[in-house]
Amino acid sequence: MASLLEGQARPIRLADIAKAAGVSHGTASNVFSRPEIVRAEVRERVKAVAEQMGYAGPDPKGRLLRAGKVNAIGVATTEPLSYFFDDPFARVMMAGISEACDATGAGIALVSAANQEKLAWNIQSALVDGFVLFCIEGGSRLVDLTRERRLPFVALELGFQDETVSAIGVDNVAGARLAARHLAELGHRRFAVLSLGFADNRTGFATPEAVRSAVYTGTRDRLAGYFEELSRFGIDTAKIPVYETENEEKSTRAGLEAIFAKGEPPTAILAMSDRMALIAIDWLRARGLNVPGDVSIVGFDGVPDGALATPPLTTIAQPIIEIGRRAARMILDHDGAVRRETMGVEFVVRGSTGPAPKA
Amino acid sequence: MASLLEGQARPIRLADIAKAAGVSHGTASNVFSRPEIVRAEVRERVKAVAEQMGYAGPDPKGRLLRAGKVNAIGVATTEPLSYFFDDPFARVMMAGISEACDATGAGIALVSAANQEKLAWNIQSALVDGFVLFCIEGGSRLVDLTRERRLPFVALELGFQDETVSAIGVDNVAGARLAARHLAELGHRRFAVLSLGFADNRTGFATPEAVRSAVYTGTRDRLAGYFEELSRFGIDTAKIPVYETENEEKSTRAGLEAIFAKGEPPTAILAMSDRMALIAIDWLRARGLNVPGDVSIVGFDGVPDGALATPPLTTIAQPIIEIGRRAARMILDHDGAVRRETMGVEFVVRGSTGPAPKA
DNA sequence: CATTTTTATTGGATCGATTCAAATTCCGCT
DNA sequence: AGCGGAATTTGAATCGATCCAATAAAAATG
Repeated sequence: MASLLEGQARPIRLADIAKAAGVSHGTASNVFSRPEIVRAEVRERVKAVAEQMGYAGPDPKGRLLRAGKVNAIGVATTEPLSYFFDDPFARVMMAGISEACDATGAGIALVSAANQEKLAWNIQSALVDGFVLFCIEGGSRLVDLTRERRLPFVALELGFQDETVSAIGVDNVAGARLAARHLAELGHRRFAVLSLGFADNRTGFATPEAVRSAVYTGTRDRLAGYFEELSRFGIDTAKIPVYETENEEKSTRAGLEAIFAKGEPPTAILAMSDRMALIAIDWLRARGLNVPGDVSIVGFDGVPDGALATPPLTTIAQPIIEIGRRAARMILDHDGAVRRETMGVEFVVRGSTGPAPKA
Repeated sequence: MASLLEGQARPIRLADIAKAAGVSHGTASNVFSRPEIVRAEVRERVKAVAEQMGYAGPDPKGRLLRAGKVNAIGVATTEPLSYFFDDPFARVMMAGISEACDATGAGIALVSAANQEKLAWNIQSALVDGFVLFCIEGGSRLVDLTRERRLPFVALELGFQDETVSAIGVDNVAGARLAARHLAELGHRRFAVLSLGFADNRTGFATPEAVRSAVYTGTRDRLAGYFEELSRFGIDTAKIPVYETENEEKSTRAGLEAIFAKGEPPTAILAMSDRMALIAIDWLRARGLNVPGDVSIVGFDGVPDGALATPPLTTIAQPIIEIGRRAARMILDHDGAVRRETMGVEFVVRGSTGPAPKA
């Protein structure tokens, strides 16, 4: 038999063992994928040959092409890959996605890329059945890129209006109002807002025009929620400084500097993310200001870190895990329909908010 | 032309647009993969046809089979998928892996499965060029399963002897000695050890025989390191209780109960993981015992949470990030060789250790 | 204008499996 | 022995691309 001509550089294919065992490809294939339909004797012979030739089992690359389905979902973002393991929000979301995938035995492929071209390529070439998109930043670009793949996808935290895209989000207006009302009821009258972007690549105080022409409607809605509620308490929202950050350390600190450099410092800060809120707590304490004694802060998101901070963060909690689960399931049992889900938020009062100072 | 018979359920293939554009499939392929070698005029025509027919671009499934390389590495464990996002150790490791993958543009596929058969299937069918194995538990099974794929793989935290497997680990003996010496020098004489498993699925006090016949040599080495050093201080190591846990909440607490139920309680605990050490701190404080006043604790691993605990954890820090990076690179630029790397550890003194109580 | 070079295009072979209709073998029964 | 139906096995077709040797067309050279 032609089985001892070793030194073969190429790995063994199913066809090789079929030949060696003297059966057709079809039968050989069945031995591995539906062993029950092949006669025991033949089955054992083929398996023995496979074993002896060092066959690694049917190559998934080949199987994939025929089967069409990868049985994995891609999770994509414009941030570097480590974002999935570093960022608290992403981590909780991933836990939800993991749960849904575990339940059906699907895999997870992480897709990301610092630079633009690589991102495009990575999305084009990802071996997945669909995508979950983290649209924290540059969301529209990510959506455009993904749409080209013509695979099902869901956008998360998608801050912009596009009814043709499946998305899961939260009720931003309602959440924001809850936060604002809480602070107003505590007697606060001087506010500042740490805002997410209204459009890409911008930081600094947001002008009314910038707000009006917002690309990211999520940001716009949160601000609208804050303002609506504060107006009801007779507060002049036109005077409230709104600082757009990139939701990271540097620009958030810059925002705080700018806000507190102004005439009358705020006694309450509305932060559109827990990340910014946590940075703010840190910044304020370093400045000798007491939280919540001098300044109260409400975050947005409900990441677990918030509960561990000192003081623990009052926040508008999204059902992050549940969003992750649903997103994954939407891809896993995709039916071709465009779905838009809006989840409720929960108001969590902890230690970072208190009555307005007397002064 | 045959372009308006809509209602086509099947997605468009490259061959379809080649036909529609009146070129060979070879040329059509070039338009997408090496546009520079096809005449501008033809290129534009084909692209236009593709656009107009709604072609999603070359399907990676097809490309993959031809190319042979997936350009992704699989990261596998026997824990559920969420482990990668929950566990502090795993997260730091993943950050290292991410870094290396980002640098070369490779993707990451997460592979896991609660139950045994699914794990086997998931490993067999993962579309990857190689694996990084988290051998926290059931490591030998994971290695066996992966070996069948005949793809390159590296075992991490592999606690067992098998020189035929590429692995990256740390100098367990040296690390353990550092921890033990530190405590002995602080005057401690009564010790207890919170141990990782010596074999699968076992908890409870470890017998000398269990230690001698250890499957996991990592565990054995750490214990050996502890004992060697303590012996040098004239401590009778035979009397030290060694409790095997599953490195999680329940069995660790059970271990502590058992240890403190014995006659003379220890004044120092050597934990083989930060996870157990952190749980121990929590358990002790809940019991009204002061750390390090009444009991000192040294962990092992050096996860970031340790620094944030109260008191901050004294520990033997592994270069986790670096291990992750190296593991990924080992797969990414694999040369067929079996590599075994042993990394050094760093002793980090923080607040969970202090002088032995006077009593 | 004939000849060599260069540049584009073609179409068959290949990657490694699975599927399915058709052909064959096996069995029990009269 | 002959027959029908069930159990197996076969081998061609398919999945969707890329590669490459051969060919054709265009451009450069003598």
